[in-house]
Amino acid sequence: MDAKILCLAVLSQGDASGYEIRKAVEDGPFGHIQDIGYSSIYPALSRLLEDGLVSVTEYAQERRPDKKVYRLTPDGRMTLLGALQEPTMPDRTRSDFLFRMLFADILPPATVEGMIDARLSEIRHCIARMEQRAQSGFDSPGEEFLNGFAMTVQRAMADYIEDNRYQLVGSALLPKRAVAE
Amino acid sequence: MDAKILCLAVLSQGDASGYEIRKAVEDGPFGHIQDIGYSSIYPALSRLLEDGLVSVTEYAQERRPDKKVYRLTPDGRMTLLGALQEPTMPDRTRSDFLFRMLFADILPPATVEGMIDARLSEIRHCIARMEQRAQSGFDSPGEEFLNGFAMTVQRAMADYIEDNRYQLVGSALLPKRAVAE
DNA sequence: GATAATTTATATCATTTTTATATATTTTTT
DNA sequence: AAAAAATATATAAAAATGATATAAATTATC
Repeated sequence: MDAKILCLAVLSQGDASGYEIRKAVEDGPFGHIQDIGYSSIYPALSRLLEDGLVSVTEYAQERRPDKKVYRLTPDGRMTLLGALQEPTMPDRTRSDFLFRMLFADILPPATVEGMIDARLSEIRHCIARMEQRAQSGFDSPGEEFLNGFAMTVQRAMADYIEDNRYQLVGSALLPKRAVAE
Repeated sequence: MDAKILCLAVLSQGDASGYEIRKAVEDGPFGHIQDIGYSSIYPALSRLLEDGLVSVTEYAQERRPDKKVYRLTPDGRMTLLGALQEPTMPDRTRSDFLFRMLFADILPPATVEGMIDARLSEIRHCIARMEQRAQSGFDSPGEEFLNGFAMTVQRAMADYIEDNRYQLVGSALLPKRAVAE
């Protein structure tokens, strides 16, 4: 259900092929808050086509699979608009990193250190991308809001990790409970 | 694969039934970063049992389904420890709320307002729960780290939304482009 | 005190999503 | 010149999710 709406959302900003939808989600503003793979996109597009929510034009290409460019129909636009007004489900985060940090005291300190550094550089990379995007301007107020939101949150994350990592790695270096010696 | 590791993780903190695993994830520290439903838990437990990573004791209960309490085996504990040291996948957020905010300029202002208020109260509720937990102390340094992390991040979110909501609702109240009149 | 709602407890089914794989050419990087 | 990445669609198998079924005890509300 979600993959279909996400496809409609991307198509609302312009015609695209399945491949281009993927790219748009990955490195466009949707990327921060949604994920999608080809194996969700292609079935979703087939279904949307069946339901008359998108139309398709095939461009024959030499020695490549035909490029199928999809376009939102009026019905599709209405469906999207309707879906956007349905009540939202609570946000959720899935973090392998934090999951592991919960067990920091039973993991090798070097492993914990490595994970923290990896996560920090991931966050910094992400922030850099958003700063760049901020300079090229936004297509909508929502995009600007989202970019600012993500930057703020990511910075808060990085700061917290930097300020509190000693709690974790310190805990791994020392025995959990004082042992009489 | 993930549901199994999550079950092992919960069981590493004490024996539990499927039902109790669900509860532990939902309102324990895992809740911030993982989700799991019964339809993932029960198959996962069956599989873990097959693989010898957990053992089970059935407690017959009058007029209720037997309660099956699962316990980590030494093999299970090693598997968990191994899984925790595997490289982490990038964190990801799925936000219905932010997705809708991307389209704030084409949604009715009242709808946008409502969504923002709903999200803010959700966040505040979440922060309150974490503050409470902070007072009752933590079982591990990881838990304390995670709780602090989540509080910091949620506060940053709430602050950003409060400070910037006018960008969205303002944009919905006024026409996107100045129209000559 | 009676009724309604929630909690306890397990489980399956249908749908959706994800991960991995297949194929094949062009463009870019090294 | 060779290797890697981008372009482009698609499917199969595995896993996760949401909905539903069942049933009684406990708690909350009127």
